[in-house]
Amino acid sequence: MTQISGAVQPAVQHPGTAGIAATAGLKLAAPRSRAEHLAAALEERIRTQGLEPGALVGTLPSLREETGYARATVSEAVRLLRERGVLEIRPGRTGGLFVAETSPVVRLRHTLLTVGDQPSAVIDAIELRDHLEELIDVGAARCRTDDDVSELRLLVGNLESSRDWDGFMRANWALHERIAAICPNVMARAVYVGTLGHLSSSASSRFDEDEAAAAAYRTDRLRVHVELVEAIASGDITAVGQAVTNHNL
Amino acid sequence: MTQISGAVQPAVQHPGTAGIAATAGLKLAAPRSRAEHLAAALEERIRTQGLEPGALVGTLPSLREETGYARATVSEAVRLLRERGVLEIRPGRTGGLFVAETSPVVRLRHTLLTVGDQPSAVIDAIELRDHLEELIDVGAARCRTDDDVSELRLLVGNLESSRDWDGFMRANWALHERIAAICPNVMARAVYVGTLGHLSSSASSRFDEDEAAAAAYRTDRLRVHVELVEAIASGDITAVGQAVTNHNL
DNA sequence: AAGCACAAAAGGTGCGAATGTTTTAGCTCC
DNA sequence: GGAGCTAAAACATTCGCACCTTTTGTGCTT
Repeated sequence: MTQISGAVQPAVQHPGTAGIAATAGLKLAAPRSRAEHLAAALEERIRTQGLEPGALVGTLPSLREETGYARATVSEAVRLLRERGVLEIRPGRTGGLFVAETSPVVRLRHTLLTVGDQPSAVIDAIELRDHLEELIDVGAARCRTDDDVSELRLLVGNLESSRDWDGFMRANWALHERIAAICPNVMARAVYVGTLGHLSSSASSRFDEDEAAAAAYRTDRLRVHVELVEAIASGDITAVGQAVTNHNL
Repeated sequence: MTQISGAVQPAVQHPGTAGIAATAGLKLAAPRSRAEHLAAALEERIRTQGLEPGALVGTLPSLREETGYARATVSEAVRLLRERGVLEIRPGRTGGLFVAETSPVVRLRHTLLTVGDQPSAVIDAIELRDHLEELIDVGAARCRTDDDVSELRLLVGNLESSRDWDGFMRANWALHERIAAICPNVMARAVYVGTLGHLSSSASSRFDEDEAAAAAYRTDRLRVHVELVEAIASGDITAVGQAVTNHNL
């Protein structure tokens, strides 16, 4: 059995975080808290022992005895791992901590944990969004209902009647979000919506002074979106592709 | 000021979850725990009052007084919101809870929380992956170094020399992951890698009996990947596009 | 032997207290 | 008047305890 913690003595450790770094025998770079430390240790145990999904990792009492940590601390570590999709918890007499089935969503979420909040992420998000536009819009064109089309035309109307720049961008956002809601691909939809809303900041200050240029830009954007919505309404995949190309210019 | 909880009486509520649903005056559908309830209420307060990033939402003591909840409970709610990227917490005398700057990664992570582990997610993930292939490979073609190309050719060699189906898929996976590592778009890379590894399960049982068909399939896949890697090596964007199209057939 | 009721075991939530860390306002001392 | 120190206010973590829900094994009853 892997030794999880250096706490040979049953954790007469003082509260607070000062004592953590001094705890001996840490293999990984020291996480900040005992709970994170324990979570990392459990994750490594699962990896190194190659436990299959569904295998029993332990129970709260067993981990509590093994580490000497308080119940709340162990529980916190387990909560972290459950949130990350690593563990599956079952209550009841035969319950305990089990290795979870990894779904693509969970994998994606976990991968995103490794992507820090780098500044380039905004630009990258916009590029990603533009690239997903086709997948989303084609999916929408395939699955749209008459009700969907009516609502899309309404939202295009909002786009046309919006007064200021902010209102225009909000209407634009609402339209694209509504289109995405039609697309049946939940993964693509989640990524797309998640990266929406960051296109507004990119072009907001380009037309600070030039009213005429701003109006021309808006007219053009409106035309592009009308074309896009009508292409989706028609269900013509080729037309959608063309409209997306025009949209992303 | 928005009333956050129905706890007019200072929470002489019993522990456990039974009493929660009975608490009066909930606007939203009842979240499971007090902490989640409070988190939802705070999120709604931020939305409805249109608080700007950087605005002060409150402090732990102020929320504690407002809700009557114990310190640990309020702290748990704040922890949830911080994890979701909604709040930014600053310690110190002038500290407190502030509305956070929302980065695209954080938004995406939060959006994915709403995507349950639906079975269709696997198929959706594969479709999403295929669609991202072009973005990833074009990015790789733009940024590749000579070292990258050498390693890619090595990995193609592994693909060729792999013996069984499992080994072939693993080599395939390693190759695509290495290509993705070249692409400079961190967001696209995270999504792509996160959805990788779920293509193997789709076609594994198609050639259970027919050895010749399996061999033909592998020869074809190998040819496609050689074409892809050479297109990336050449830096010819058009050739990459063609190779991706062939790859996704 | 079948069915049912109860108890045991496991996880979940909440509370209060204690202690540690971070940050800064405000005061003191040159 | 400026530099440095101090105390206060805020968040962070941990602990021990109490009570609750869920699940299931077990034994009793019929």
